[in-house]
Amino acid sequence: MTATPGARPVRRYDPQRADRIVDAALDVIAEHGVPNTTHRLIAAAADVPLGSLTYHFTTLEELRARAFTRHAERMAAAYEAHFRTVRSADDVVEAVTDLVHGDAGADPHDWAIAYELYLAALRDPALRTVTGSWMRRSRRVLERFVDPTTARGVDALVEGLVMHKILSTDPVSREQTREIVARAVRPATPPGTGV
Amino acid sequence: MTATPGARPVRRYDPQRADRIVDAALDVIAEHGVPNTTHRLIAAAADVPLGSLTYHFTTLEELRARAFTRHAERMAAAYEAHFRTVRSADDVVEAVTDLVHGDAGADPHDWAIAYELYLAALRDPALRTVTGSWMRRSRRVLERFVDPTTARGVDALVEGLVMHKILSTDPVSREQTREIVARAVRPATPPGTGV
DNA sequence: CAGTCATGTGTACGAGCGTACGCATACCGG
DNA sequence: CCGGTATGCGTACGCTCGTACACATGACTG
Repeated sequence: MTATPGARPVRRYDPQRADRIVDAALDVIAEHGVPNTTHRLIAAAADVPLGSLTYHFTTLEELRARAFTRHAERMAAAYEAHFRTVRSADDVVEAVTDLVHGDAGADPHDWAIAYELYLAALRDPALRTVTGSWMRRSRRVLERFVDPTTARGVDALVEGLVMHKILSTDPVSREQTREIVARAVRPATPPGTGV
Repeated sequence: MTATPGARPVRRYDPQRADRIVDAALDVIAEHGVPNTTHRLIAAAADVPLGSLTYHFTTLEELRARAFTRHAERMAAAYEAHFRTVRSADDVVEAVTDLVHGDAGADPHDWAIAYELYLAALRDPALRTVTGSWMRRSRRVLERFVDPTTARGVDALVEGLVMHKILSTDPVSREQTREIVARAVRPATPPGTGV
């Protein structure tokens, strides 16, 4: 009977601990923001002792980077999955509208982390590669349905709409969003077409 | 001979000091980000002693809020000024393109502060009023030329385009931006018009 | 089944932080 | 001309942070 006292089960052997710590770090970033993301808060969130963090990750900066990388990976995967059922350019409008209004698997929690990442990447070139590959992936998805320039525009539009949605006091209706998106998706005036 | 030593001119009587501190705070936020914006850094940037900050601003949080408020005010004013010469909806496309590509008085420095503000506002409702009134002002400017829904879309688009422009490794060309903006500005398919 | 060593844990330390506060200074109303 | 007081200044305090490190433990190899 080695596990007698009600104190602690002596949590030894925890192979996925590093993973759990990374997820906990994401939770803390989402809830408290990068400035308040400390070793101690993360440790509490992951329910591991403080020393465990410095054991698995040499520095806090490294841990943050891993967390952001994982989040970007997940977001990109969700993005791709969301567009897997889309067939025509018309469906794109609806799919993008879903995206903005949180009906595609990404909630405010996720977007908060995303914006924390953006801001961090503004000053850390290493993180720039993370945001870069994420943006490239999402653009590539859109390019299956629309031309590259339109893809860029729609991608940026989503970013802006979500940000405004989160910050705005008077929110945009789904109807409005659909109309805005439709305008962006509609192909450019093709030089020789029409007349 | 009271001002003998070459050490310091005994900088007494500095009526605009509070103002200067706020501007210094903005510089520090832009360069180092909110997490690293400390009393000591700001004091050094403003070339005032540390104690001067706590004298003029009871708390660091208050100083940050004042700085953000001033910045939002300036950005909104610049926005309005930039559109003062615009006459038709066609000019809007060019004006917005200028905005995105930094030819309208707002440089990466300014945008960095803006995004710091956005993120801070995400967690501080008090700052939400600052971002809210800023967004409202910019939208109202656009509404002089386009319908409200379009204004919302363009406003969000600018946000997203600038962010992508700052973070992206392969930048968007001015040409591309103009095309994207043009698509957003073009009025929606009017349901009952034309016939 | 015994020894090794990767893994897990608690504590301590130096640095930098926000803020408080006592003293110095010069402007200003009388 | 002189005191009162708003303003300017330097320093110190308590706290939290990231990180280091000595010790404990149990899974795995041979």
